[in-house]
Amino acid sequence: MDVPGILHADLDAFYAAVAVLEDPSLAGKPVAVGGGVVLSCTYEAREFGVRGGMRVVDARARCPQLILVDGTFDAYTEYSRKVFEIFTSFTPVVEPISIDEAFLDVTGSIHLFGSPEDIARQLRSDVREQTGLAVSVGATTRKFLSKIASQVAKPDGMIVVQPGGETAFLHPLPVSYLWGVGPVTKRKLNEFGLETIGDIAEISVQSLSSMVGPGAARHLHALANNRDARPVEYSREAKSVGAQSAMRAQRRTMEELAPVLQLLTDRVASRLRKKARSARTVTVRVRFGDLSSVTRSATVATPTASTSALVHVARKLLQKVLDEYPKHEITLLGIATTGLGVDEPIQLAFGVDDEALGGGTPEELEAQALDASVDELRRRFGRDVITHGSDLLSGRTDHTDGLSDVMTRDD
DNA sequence: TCTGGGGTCCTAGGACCC
DNA sequence: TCTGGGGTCCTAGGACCC
Repeated sequence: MDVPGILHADLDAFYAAVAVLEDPSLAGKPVAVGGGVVLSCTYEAREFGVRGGMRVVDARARCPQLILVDGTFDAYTEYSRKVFEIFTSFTPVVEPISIDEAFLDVTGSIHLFGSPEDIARQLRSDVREQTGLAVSVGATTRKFLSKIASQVAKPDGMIVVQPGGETAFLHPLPVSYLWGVGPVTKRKLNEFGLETIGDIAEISVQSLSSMVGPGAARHLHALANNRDARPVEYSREAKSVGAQSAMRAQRRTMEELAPVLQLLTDRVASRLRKKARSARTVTVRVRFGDLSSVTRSATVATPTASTSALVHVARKLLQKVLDEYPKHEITLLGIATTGLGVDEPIQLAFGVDDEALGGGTPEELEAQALDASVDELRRRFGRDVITHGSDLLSGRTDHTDGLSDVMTRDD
């Protein structure tokens, strides 16, 4: 490729920026979005050392005048939608990474909109004008390199690395800029004296392999030498769907945990149905007081998106964990589903006509109705049915034994 | 420094089949 | 019946990313 046609576009401090747009009086102030932890914060807050992922109490210690605002997920979704609309006005080849980040392949758009550099500039200005948000852009010949370039360009900047200039840009950067180098790998590399990406590029894969293992070694060595053939993919199906809920450290019984498991499973099943997918493998994860965690999984023969079927499997797995770790305090319960297949769309909404449920015996219909999502129940009852797994444990709802009680309570 | 929720990918061992 | 090789599927854990 002879043009830097792969763009990585990344909105700056997205949640915090939206909060400021929604309340202009916050402009120029240190603002953080989050509850227990900081999800996002303005650059004014970062000057005080506040960072995403930090506990709110720690953030306040560093910045007493920090303004904390609640997240408004609807607003994020709306802004994100607008931004992605702008992305797709430049190229159909857009690969979303998250709500605020995407790769764009603009090599096919050059004859329409000019060089990648021109496109990046126009894209940044369109996003700014139409949404008020700042987006940083990296433009290079490789996916991973564009991602790095956009990070270096932040805040509110763009970096274009022309073909031939990749090594000069890449090699002086610290190893932690590489995709796949987290705290553990960084520590290992540093212990062997590897500080920059150039250091990784120069040593052999064999040496690297003895530090981080063969898989990571091949991966990191390739990236450090600017090898990354991955194309921008514009339609990727999710490979797993999960939900989890943290809780105060405490020994808990199956009776206490069952409603939480039910809620989480219902959330997962409902999202599966919304995507018209079904799952074969159910994984239950439990985190203990010492932050260690275990998973237990099981695979069923037939893919399913039914809450009751998934709960049935999940309960057995949870029981297994409770039996194996009878004394541990539990701080998190999670469920994930993998082995996703594509489903025929199913209508299992609570309250719809029996015909829409696909018919069957009264028992079957009831079982299907019980698979209605919490969303559906909310819609139907117009009440705050359940908000969070921890509510169940703290007794803030009178919900005690799974979904059926929710229905009887409010009916 | 271990606090939240939603994900991806990799490794490794065991069971099972041919 | 055992030994060898190859492949697939399942389970469990770990590192990393946003």
